[in-house]
Amino acid sequence: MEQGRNQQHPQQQQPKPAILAPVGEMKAPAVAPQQPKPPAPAMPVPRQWPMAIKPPSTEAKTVTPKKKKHCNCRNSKCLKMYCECFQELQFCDGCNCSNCGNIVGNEKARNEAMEAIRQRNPLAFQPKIENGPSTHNVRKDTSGAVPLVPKHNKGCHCKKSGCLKKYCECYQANVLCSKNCRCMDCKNFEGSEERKALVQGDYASDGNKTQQAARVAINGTIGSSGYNHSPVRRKRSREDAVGIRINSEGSMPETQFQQGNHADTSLLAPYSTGFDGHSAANSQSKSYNPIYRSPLANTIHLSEVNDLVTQLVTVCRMAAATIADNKVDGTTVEKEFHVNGELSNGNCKQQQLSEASRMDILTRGCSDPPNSNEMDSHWSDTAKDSRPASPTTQALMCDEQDTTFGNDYRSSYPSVSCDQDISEINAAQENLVLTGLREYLRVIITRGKINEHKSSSEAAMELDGRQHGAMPAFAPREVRENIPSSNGIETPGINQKLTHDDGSKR
DNA sequence: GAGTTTGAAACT
DNA sequence: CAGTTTCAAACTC
Repeated sequence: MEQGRNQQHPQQQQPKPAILAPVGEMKAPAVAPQQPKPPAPAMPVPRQWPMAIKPPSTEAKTVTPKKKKHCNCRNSKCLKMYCECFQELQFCDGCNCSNCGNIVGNEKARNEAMEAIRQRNPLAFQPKIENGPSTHNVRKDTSGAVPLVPKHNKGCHCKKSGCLKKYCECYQANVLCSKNCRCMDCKNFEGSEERKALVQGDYASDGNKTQQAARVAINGTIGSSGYNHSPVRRKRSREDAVGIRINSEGSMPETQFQQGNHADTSLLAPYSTGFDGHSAANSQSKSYNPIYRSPLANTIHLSEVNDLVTQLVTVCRMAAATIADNKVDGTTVEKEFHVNGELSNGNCKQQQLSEASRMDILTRGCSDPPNSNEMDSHWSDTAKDSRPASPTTQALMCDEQDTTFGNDYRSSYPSVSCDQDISEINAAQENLVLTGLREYLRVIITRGKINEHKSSSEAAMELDGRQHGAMPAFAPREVRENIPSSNGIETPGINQKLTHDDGSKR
């Protein structure tokens, strides 16, 4: 009867080190049961922490490194991968599991279970965290070789945790998310502010602070990206209460450009700038750390997005004005068009508000993005779900809410009343907007390719044993970013708009 | 400590 | 391969 609840009677046992299963069986067919061995320098190193990388959990901070985990399995008999002990090829020992089959003396069933799992996935028992060929995972200093950063073999698939909670296997193993991951809203990359905040929280050695930091890092920054619109919405009683909040900076969440697009951790992003192009660059100037970033990192900037939005709206209006100009007496149109804020039509007013806000963004630049409240107030009357959206989304919303720009102009320019004219205007607007958007997307794609290529080649170069200076020999930004235009991609309008105050194209 | 949330594993 | 269910750990209250 008392098959469950730890036949080991843990209470009566001295705490023992984890009992590791025969290690040599990793790829071999299940062999005859062996006596459990004392802890060996086994292959499956459970939850190993890369050298010099700080374990995220408070537990790991205060506990002897070899402390075994104690599972609490109830239904799996500890013979499935759900069980951490089993997963790590350890026998349960001192666990609180029920009906445990992962015990000495039950090797037959255990091996059968392992075999079944191996049949499904031969690599199932492979250590999840794979270190690079070098045993030294951390760059010693700026002159070191490219660190072979440990990474998760399978990668995580996190959706909500931002990969900053222990739900995330990568985070739990204290490795950065890599290209193996298919996570959403990932914030577990080098240079991530949220991750930094968490690390600092850990250093504060204050559990509450750590948790608070995690909450802030995750909740405060999960933007209107991926998950929010993901069709994969699991039923959650309080799902909506969680609310997806916009990044407090009101910027488009950078992770929008990272989802499903992880770069290899072992690659070094030339510039670790985040979306805003500030933070990570600063951090890198202090220490040259291994960086995993999307090839598009540092490619799309807030100001560019704002530029694009403004550009599209402007193009739209100009198209309408031009066409109307051709049809009607142009003077009225021009006049009306320049009376900013005078148009009384509701939709138009809304649009102008939006545009005014965007212009505001532009004038402030990315260093001072509008906060979400500000943005909310501007769009609050139309944002019925009160969920803030990225500037791009807002631009699209603006477009949709207007139904047709033509309607605006129908009222603004009474003389343009013919439906045919309106649809002409709409068609022209649509054409221009889509063209502009297409060009912009082309630029982004090209940049991504270039950055990716550059990253990999640079990483390869570094691997060849290079480095003299404290900083990597990455090409100057200007050089790197001039490439798109020299690549035969002509994006006159948008490209122009993508030129920044400092004159550098990004 | 109970209940909820989360994501891996298992299943279909 | 994608969607769903099961499971146990992590997390919240």
